Amino acid sequence: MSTAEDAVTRRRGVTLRDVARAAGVSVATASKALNGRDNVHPDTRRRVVEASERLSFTPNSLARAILAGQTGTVGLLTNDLEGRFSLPILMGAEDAFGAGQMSVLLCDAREDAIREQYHLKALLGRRVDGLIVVGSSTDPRPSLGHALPVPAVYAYAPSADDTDASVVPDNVNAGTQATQHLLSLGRTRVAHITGPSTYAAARERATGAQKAMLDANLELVGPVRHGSWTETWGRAATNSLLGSGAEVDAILAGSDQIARGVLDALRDRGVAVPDDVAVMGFDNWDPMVDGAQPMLTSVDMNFKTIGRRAAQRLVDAIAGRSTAGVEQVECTVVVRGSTVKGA
Amino acid sequence: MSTAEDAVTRRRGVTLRDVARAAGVSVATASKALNGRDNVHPDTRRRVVEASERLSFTPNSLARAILAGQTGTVGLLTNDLEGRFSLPILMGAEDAFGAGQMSVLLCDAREDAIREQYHLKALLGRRVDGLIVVGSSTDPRPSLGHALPVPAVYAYAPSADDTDASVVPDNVNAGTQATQHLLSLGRTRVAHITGPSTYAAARERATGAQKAMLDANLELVGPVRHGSWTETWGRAATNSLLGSGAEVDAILAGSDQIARGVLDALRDRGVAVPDDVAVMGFDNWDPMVDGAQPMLTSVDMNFKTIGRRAAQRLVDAIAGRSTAGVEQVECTVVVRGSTVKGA
DNA sequence: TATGGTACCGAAATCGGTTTCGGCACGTTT
DNA sequence: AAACGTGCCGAAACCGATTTCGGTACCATA
Repeated sequence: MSTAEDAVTRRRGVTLRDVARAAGVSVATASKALNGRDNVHPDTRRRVVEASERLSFTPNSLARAILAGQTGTVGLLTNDLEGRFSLPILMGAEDAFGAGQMSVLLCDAREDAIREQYHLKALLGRRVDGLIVVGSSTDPRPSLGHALPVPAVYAYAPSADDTDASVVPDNVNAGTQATQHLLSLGRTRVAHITGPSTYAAARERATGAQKAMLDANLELVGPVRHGSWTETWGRAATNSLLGSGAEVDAILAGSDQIARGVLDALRDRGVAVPDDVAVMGFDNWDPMVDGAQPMLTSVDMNFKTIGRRAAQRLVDAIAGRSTAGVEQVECTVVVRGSTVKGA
Repeated sequence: MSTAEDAVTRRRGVTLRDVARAAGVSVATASKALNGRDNVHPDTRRRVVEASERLSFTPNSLARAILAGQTGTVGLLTNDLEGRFSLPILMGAEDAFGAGQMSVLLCDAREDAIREQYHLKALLGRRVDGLIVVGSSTDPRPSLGHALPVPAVYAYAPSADDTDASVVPDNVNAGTQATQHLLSLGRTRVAHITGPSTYAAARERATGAQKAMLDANLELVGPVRHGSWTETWGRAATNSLLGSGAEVDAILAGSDQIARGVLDALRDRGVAVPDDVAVMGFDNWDPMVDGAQPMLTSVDMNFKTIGRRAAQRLVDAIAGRSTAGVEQVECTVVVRGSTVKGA
């Protein structure tokens, strides 16, 4: 008895050995009893379970993992924890894994290849069963290679190697869907103000928008206006657009922040939204869309779904059902007052 | 030779045994060679290191951990991954730990006590060396108790048990500092529009503001206006404030979002900022403050520092240097155009 | 040549579990 | 009464690393 109680004070926590001793059985039997194995007498099992609870025994997963060769942990290697894209993806993944028994080891490489290698090494040393790599933009990123001892899934930023598994938002289609929403409202003179052309997301959404216009035998008003992902740029671009005398009845902004700037500039110029000009953005970022006046129609890129899908594919890959290739997650247009009055 | 190469295909990765065999030494010697222990001949060491690199050996930290009784991992138990407070804290912690060798196991309990217990159990099973518990608001939260086998530090939301270790923002002082900034600009008629009175953060900042006014032999204009943490509330409250005929030369908003609403309403009413009325918020949330027109003066609560401090205290506690009690992290006033013209 | 000292190496124990396999005890069949 | 089957339990091997401790080889000294 006393030995069992001593275990607590003995720093090193309660072990199976302590439980076995307290129950008067061998460690082998204790193990079988607690794991529901066969060939254990009900009475014996009860004694063991009771002892385990009395000592509040927590099995050491490390010991189990070292035997099984599986740790039940995955590494999540992000490059942009700060940005607001990593987080929902992280949540989706944590969500999908949490339902099972997977735990998530988090690392932030902060866009630094050295740090990434360092963290990768640490994660592999901890024998993670798999890896999710989250990029900071939708531009392809270098592959970690195929020499990894565990499967990897790339989220948001696809791997440059398309035999890797990647899960990304479908930005082209997002651009198309957004534009089609505007067209469905009878708008025909659509301008597009968006982020830097160095961002794949900006280019792809623009491509999707142009495609939708072409399909309707129309064209965007003026060139696509590339700038920064900021309200300031939204304001500036809108002023320059309207100042040039262009006639528009809709402005498609490349992000919610840009859209806020657009709304701001339109209000300053006395243009009514959505009556004169409809406005919409991308990201469906709560604080931005809800605070806008009128509330902002936006395209939700479903980041959480990206995280969930990445997690699911990783779990499949760990189970031996690997799937290569890029998977695109579809977006959702969320209609609000800036395109449909009173919506 | 062939046996070493086989290890790779043998699923289970390369082990120290493989390295030892490849180098023609025993595992004991291999271990000593790789860990820089004494009594290893330089030539032998070289052979081992070379073999280790050739086989790209990654030591299994689990095996090491099971011996040492320390895993080099900490659990980060958050309740509000979605909110924008958890993230910077997380980053700060990840940052502080990453510098050492600590890895972070992330769990999101989503404000659910059952899930929290579940995750706690999982983390303890993984033998984390310590815990950081992040709350979703600054209101005290129930302690995990003192029966834990590892130290815990509470961040953002302090533990209700003040013999636990907590790191929180100093909201009272933040309210004071903000108000003093306004007073230092010669403003005397300050109104305060903030979030729900159910939030400790809202109450404490208000207390700090009132204290600063009292110290200057002044009083806030009207009662503290509690509402939601939204732009909409900021607009509504501002309109009601000015509509009541109250004369103000400064509005202290409880958050950047509320401040944006305040700015919006003021512009609609033709009130010049900062000439007629100075405006400031809390949180110093980049997309909000930079997009505002004029740019918004705000109080940075230094969440990253909170995360870093929590991590440091946890590391200390793990090393046996426990420190109980609540530690308050000071804020920083960031001055921009909404209070000082051209700043 | 015998002895002492030193440098280096390896067998074995250890950590905390899981699993295999051998064995004991008891009950049933012929 | 002997042979057999079955249910239950425990000794021991194992996973991959670390560390202790005993031993070997070699050189220097008496």
